[in-house]
Amino acid sequence: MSTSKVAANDVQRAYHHGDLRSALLDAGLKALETTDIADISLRQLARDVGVSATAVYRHFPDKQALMQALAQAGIDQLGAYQQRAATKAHGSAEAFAATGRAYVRFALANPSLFRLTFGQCDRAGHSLFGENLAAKMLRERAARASRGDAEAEQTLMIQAWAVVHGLAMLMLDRQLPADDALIDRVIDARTLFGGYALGSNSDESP
Amino acid sequence: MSTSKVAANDVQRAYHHGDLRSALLDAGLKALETTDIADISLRQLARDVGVSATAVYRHFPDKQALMQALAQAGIDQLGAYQQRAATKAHGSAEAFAATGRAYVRFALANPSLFRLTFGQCDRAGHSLFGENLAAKMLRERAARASRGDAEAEQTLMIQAWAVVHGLAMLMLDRQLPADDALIDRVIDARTLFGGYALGSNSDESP
DNA sequence: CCTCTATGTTTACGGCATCAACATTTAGGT
DNA sequence: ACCTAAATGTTGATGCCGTAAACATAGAGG
Repeated sequence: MSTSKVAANDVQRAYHHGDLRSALLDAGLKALETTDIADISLRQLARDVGVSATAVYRHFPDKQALMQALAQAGIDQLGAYQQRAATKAHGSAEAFAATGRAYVRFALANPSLFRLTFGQCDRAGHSLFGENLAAKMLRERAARASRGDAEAEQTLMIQAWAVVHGLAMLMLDRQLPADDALIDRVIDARTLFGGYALGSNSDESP
Repeated sequence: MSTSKVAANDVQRAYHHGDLRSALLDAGLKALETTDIADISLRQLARDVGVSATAVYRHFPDKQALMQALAQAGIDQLGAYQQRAATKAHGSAEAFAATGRAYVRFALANPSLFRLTFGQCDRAGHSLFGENLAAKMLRERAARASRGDAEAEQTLMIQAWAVVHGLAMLMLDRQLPADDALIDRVIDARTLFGGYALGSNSDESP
């Protein structure tokens, strides 16, 4: 739950909501759990929260701004999810593969939110994801796997990201079965890139 | 241009259009060149073609059906584009990599159409892409690279598809720069999967 | 206590997908 | 050649949507 200024026992609707902005974001995240991204409507969110349609505009300049805020929440959740997965794994190569599998599983568990996350750019058209936790781990791991060669490093990083992102999208779009075992098989430290990117230069043995 | 039953010199609008279905699809494809997928409207297409808004419903049960028809056109175009790329390449490993690069370049050249293609499923929720030309080449090539082991074959095929699809989506969504040289670097027969999937078992030398 | 600002509300506009009822044109059977 | 039925278009209406303008209220700071 997000913060709310209204007392817990205050039942009837006050003229002022208390923390409408947070309430709208909560409602948005909840709606994204069950609703296709194109079917999210400001009016419905307002109804859910018990407020008039145009009240939204006191907190967001337009729908796009609300969606962008939801996308940011999605990025944060994804990062936390990956972090947890990495922590449970043993060894850095396994941890890296674990973040990849977590990326795909998060997408499958939160389809609309995941799509929103990667469909939104800031007003200048720049990625919201770039400074994400997972993005940082990705860069760090790629650097380790390709000491010295900066271009090879970038290439490996992008290949790794592309595999997990592609797998996630193809499963979300039903081009591939959303099969849990398949995720493990495709994102496997021992076989992906012939073990090159993940295993070769790492700090532990297979 | 698609077929049209109206005489070429017949200028004024007849009550019957002649071949409204094809005209709508043409207009849809043209609109997708410049318009975001969410901003395509039946009414606008009808206006473009010079027909009333509801005339569309004589040829498509609903908007979704029209979009699906456009998606099928996108699949066909993508397949043809990849086919041409493969033909120009020398050697089967290079040809395979060429289809991958073509996949990404097609996506960048036709963003809305590409998205539509992979966002649409048939009424039963099955992929429209499965029987595509490129999909077949992909299967065939993966089979060659992993003689015998059926599971490894499937894994390789999916990894290859995921890399190109992921790269395409990340570039479309501005998560990565839509850089032509970068595409070549990421999809390279000599480095991708450590050369395993593409070069090892192939029928020509590097 | 009084006013200013933040926050909500009502009303209204134009656009959308879609439905129902009506009009025209074309095709097929006699 | 006619007459009818099916195919194809049109008009009009419904109920959504995002958003703008004008108005209302509540709470904060002087």
